[in-house]
Amino acid sequence: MGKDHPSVKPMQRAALARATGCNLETIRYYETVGVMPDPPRDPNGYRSYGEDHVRRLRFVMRARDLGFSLEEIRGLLSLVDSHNQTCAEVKEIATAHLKDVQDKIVDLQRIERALSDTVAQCSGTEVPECPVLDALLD
Amino acid sequence: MGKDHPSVKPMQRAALARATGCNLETIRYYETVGVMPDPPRDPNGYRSYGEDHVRRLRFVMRARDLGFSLEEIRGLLSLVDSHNQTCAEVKEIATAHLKDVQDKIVDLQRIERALSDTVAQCSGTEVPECPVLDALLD
DNA sequence: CTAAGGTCTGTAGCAGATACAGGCTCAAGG
DNA sequence: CCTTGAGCCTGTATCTGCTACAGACCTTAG
Repeated sequence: MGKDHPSVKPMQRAALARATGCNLETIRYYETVGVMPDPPRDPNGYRSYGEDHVRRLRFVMRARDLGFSLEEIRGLLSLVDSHNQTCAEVKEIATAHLKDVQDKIVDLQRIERALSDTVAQCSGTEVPECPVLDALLD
Repeated sequence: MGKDHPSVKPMQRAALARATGCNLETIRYYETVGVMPDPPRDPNGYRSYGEDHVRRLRFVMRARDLGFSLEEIRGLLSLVDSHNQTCAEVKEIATAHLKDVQDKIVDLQRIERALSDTVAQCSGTEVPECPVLDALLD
């Protein structure tokens, strides 16, 4: 007993990586691009993380899973950090991102149709004529 | 009359860019990454393109529009250039790419659902509570 | 004491462009 | 003839989102 209360057990970078499933090097990268804070250092210079860092990194990773850019994540985090964010502000970012995702889906579906239509015409045999190349070559 | 027959009217880089809609710098980039050939040069060192280059660049651009990577495009082009490609070989590349596209669509649809479900719960008002952040924060 | 492992920093690499700096060359106008 | 501006040349930097590696520390176990 007698631990400082900011966090239960401080951990090093590898421990944070294990706790979150994040790549070790990515943690340092997130620090340099400003989505993770510069953590306190042990006397030897080693980074010392606590539970708050675990939560922060999980936030970032979930947002990345949802396809938010690091830029968008910085925006979300600055709202969170300011402690006076409103639902409206967050919704604006999320809605804009949702539209990007929907646009990408439409693009890919267009590609998917074009590609599957073309591939469907392929004989798949040893002949040199190929509908895919025909489509690309004019 | 009296032009050389390899191409009707040789053009410079900007003319090729205009003819295809490709960005000027991208043409040089495609040269360095090997999807466009090193073109013949005028005595002053200027690149000199013909109709075959227009066709080649259009091929590359259409393939990019369909989401083929430059690596895949190099594969397709080497088949075209070898003049003994078979429909089966081309179909293999295109089918693999089609699967990538379909996988990406599934991923994005999963993201789209998660995101739109969450955003739908937002009040969008001046309150600090936001379902988007709740979802990201645990 | 030594060896193995962790951590530190800076830096290079990937895709796929895009842009810009600094130097040539070329064509037209005065 | 000379200047001016446009176009071309090359190499290099930038962007996003990581990932990885080299070389130098530090720490811990045997």
